[in-house]
Amino acid sequence: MKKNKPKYKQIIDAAVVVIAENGYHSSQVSKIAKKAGVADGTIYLYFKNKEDILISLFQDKMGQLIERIEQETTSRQTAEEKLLTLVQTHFEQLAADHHLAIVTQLELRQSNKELRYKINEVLKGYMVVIDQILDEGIKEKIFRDNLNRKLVRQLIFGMMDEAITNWVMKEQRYNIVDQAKDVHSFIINGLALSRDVKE
Amino acid sequence: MKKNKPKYKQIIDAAVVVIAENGYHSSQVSKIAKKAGVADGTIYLYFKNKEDILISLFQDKMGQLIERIEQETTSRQTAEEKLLTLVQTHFEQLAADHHLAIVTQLELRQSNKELRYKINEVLKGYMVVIDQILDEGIKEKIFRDNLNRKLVRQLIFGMMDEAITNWVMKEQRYNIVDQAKDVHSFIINGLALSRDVKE
Amino acid sequence: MKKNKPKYKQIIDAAVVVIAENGYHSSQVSKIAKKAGVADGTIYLYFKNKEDILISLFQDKMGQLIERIEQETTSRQTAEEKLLTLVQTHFEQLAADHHLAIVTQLELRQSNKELRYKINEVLKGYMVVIDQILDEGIKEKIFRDNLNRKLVRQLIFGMMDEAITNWVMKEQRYNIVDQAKDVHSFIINGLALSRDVKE
Amino acid sequence: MKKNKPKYKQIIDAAVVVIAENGYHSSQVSKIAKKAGVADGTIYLYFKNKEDILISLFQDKMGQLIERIEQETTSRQTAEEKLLTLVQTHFEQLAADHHLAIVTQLELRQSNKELRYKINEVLKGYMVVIDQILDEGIKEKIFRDNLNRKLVRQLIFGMMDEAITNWVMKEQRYNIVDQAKDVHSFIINGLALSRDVKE
DNA sequence: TATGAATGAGTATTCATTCAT
DNA sequence: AATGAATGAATACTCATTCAT
Repeated sequence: MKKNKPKYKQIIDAAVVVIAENGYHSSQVSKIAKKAGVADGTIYLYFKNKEDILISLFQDKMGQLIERIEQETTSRQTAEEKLLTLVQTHFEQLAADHHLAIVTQLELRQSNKELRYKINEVLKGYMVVIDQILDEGIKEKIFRDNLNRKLVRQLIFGMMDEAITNWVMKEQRYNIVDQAKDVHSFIINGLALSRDVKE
Repeated sequence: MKKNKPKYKQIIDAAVVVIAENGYHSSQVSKIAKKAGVADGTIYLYFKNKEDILISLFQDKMGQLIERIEQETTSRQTAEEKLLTLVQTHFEQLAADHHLAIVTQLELRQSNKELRYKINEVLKGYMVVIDQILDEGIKEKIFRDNLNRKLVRQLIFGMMDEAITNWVMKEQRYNIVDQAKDVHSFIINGLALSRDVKE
Repeated sequence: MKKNKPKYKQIIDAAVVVIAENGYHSSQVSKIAKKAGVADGTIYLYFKNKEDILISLFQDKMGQLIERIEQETTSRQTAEEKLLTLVQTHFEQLAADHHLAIVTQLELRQSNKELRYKINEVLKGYMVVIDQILDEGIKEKIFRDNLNRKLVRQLIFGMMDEAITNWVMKEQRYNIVDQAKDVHSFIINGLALSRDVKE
Repeated sequence: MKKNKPKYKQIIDAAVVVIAENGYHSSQVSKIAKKAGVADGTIYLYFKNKEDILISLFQDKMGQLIERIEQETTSRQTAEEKLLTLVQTHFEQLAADHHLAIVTQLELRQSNKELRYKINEVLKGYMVVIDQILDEGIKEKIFRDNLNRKLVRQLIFGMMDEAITNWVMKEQRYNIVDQAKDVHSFIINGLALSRDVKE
C-alpha cells in the first residue's frame, strides 16, 4: 500500500506547506518535490497526477479530522454535548494547523470543478457523523424532526465552514475556538422543538 | 460612465453564459468576446483585464441581488418576515438564473485568492442587510442578543451559501426555493430567545 | 503640400519628444497624437503609417542639420576649416536638442531594417557634403588621393556618429562639442599627404 | 556550466541563422527552437528569456572575435602592424560568417535600449585591446599623445563599425577585407606625430 | 525505485490602422 | 478635415508529465 510508505506522507506534507505558503497557483509540482526532498518524477510514482496529490491531501487530512471528531463525540453522552464536541474539535483541529486551515478553506477551492466534486465525496463521511448525532437528538426529543434532514446537515456544515473561512481570511487574528459555543448554541436552538408561540 | 454603455452589459452577460457552460478555466477572453459579438480588443476598452471582467460581473450581479433583497424586505413588517423574504428572494433570484448560479457558486471560487478577497468586499453589503434585520429582531424581542453579532451574520450567509452550492452541485435537480422555509425556521429558532430549559 | 501645414510639424515635434522620453517601443501612435493635440485618426491624414512619421522626422531634422552644415561650411575658406566647421556644427546641433540626439542616435536605430535603409538614403545627402570638402582638400593638396573615396566619407561619418552615440549613452554628461577639435585633428592627419617615412 | 553544453551552442547558432534570414522581428522563439532541433521549452532551460538569447549570442560571438584579435595581434611586433592585424582580423572574421555579420551590424541594433547597453558592456573588452595597442604606439613614438584617449578608441571602433555596416547594407557585394588597408592607413596617419606644418 | 532533462500545448493582451459620423 | 471607438492579428513563456538512464 503506497499510502503507508514514507515518501507518500512526505509529499502530502510538503504539499500542505508549499500551497499554504505560496498559494495554489504558485505551487508547482517541482516546488512540492523540492520541499519533499524527492525528484519531480518521483511524485508520479506515488500519485497519478497533480490533482491526485490534492485529492489525497484532502482525503488524508479531512479523514483524520473526521476520525478525531468521531472519537471525541462517541465519548459524550447527549446529542447536545456531542454537537458541541463536534464543533469544538473541528475548530481546534484547524486552529492547530494553520497551514492546513489555509489550504482547506482558501487554496483548495481554487481547484477545478472536478476536484471539488471529489472533495464533496470526502465530506459525505462528515455528513454521516452529523447525521448520527441528529438521529440521537431526535430520539432524545431535544431535536425536532420537521426539517429536511439532508438540508439540516448541510446547513450545519455550512455554518462551521463559513466561520472558519472568515477566520482564515482575517488571517487567523482571533481565536476561532471561542466561537464554537455560539455556533453550537445557534444550532441547538435552531433544531430545538418549537415552542408554542413559534410557527 | 462605462458601466451604462450597452457593450459593458453585453460582455458581462456573455461572460456569465460562457463561464457557466464551459467552466472557468475554459473560458478564454476570445470566447467571451465572440459570444458578446465584439472583437477581442473591445473587451479591453471596458475592462482592465480578464480578472476585471469577473470582479465586475460579481459586483454587478450580486449588487442587483442585494438591491432586490433590500427592496423586498423593506416591504415586510416584522424581522421574522423580513428574514423569510431574504432567504426566499436569495434562492429565487439564483433559481431564476441557472447560469449565474453556477458561476457564483462554483466557477468564480476557482479564481485566485486576490479576486476572492475582492468578492468578499462585495459581500459586506449583504452583511449590512442581514445586520439591519438582526437589529430589528432584537428590538422586537424575538431575537436574542447573547450571540456574537458578526459571527451570526456569517453563519446565516454560510447556511444559505452551502444550501445553494449543494443544489448547484446536484445539478439543480430539486427546487431550492422549497428549502427556504426550513432554512428560515432553523435560523429563527436558532436566534430565538432561549427557553428556560435551554442553557 | 502637407509638409507645410501646421499639424504636420506639430506631429513631428510631438514624435521627437514622445520617443525621446518614452523610448521607441513605448511610443504608441496614440501617445504621439495626444502630445500633438490631435486625434489618433488625424495622424493618418498626414502620414501613411507609423513608419512614415519616423522617416519624415528623420528627413526633416537631418535635412535641417545638413542644410545648416552646408551654410556654415561654405563661408569657410579652406577644406581644413570647412571640415572643422562640419564636425563642430554637427556636434553643436545635436547638443542643442537633447531630445533629437536621443532619438537619432539610440531610438530610431531600433526601428526595423527597412526603415534603416530609408534613413541611409537621407544620409546620402550628408555624404555629398563631405565629398565636396574632400574634393577641395585634394585640390588644395592638403588631402591625399590614395584612399577609397566612398570609404573615407563613411569612415568620417562613422567617427562622428560613434562619438555622439557614446555621448548620448553616457547621458550627455560631458560636452560633446569639446571633442570636435580632436575628431577634426584625427581626420585631418588621417587624410594628410603621407610623409616620406610613412608607407 | 550551461554554456558548455551542446544544446546551448545549438540554440545560439540557430538564433544567428534564423535572425539573419528572417530579421529580428520575424524571429520567433519557436522558429529558433525548431532550427535548433529542440522544443520551445528547452530554450528556457538554457536562457532566461528571448533577450537573454540575444545577449548571450553577442557575448559569445563578439567574445570569440575579440579573443581571436588578441591572439593575432600579440604575434605582431609593432603597434602599426598590430593595428593592421586588428582591422584585418575584424573584417575577416565577419566576412567569414555572413549570417553573423548581418546579425551584429543590423538586426541586433533593433533590440531595445537596455539590450544595447549590455552590448556596450561587451564592447568594453574590445576597447581594452585597442587601448593596449595605442599605448604601445605611443611608447614607440609613432602615435601622438595629444588626443583624448577614450575618444580615439571610440573613433577607431566607429570607423570599422561603419565600414562593415555599409558593406552589409550593400549586401556584402564587395570585399570588405580589401578596405582594411585604407582604414588602417587612415588611422595610422590620423594618429601619427604631427608634422611641423600641422597644428 | 529514483532521477531530472526534455517536452509542447495553450492564451491574455497590445496597438497600428480603419471608417462611420 | 477631424474624430475616436472598434478591430483582430500575433507571440513569449510556464509547467504538468514523460522516459531514458
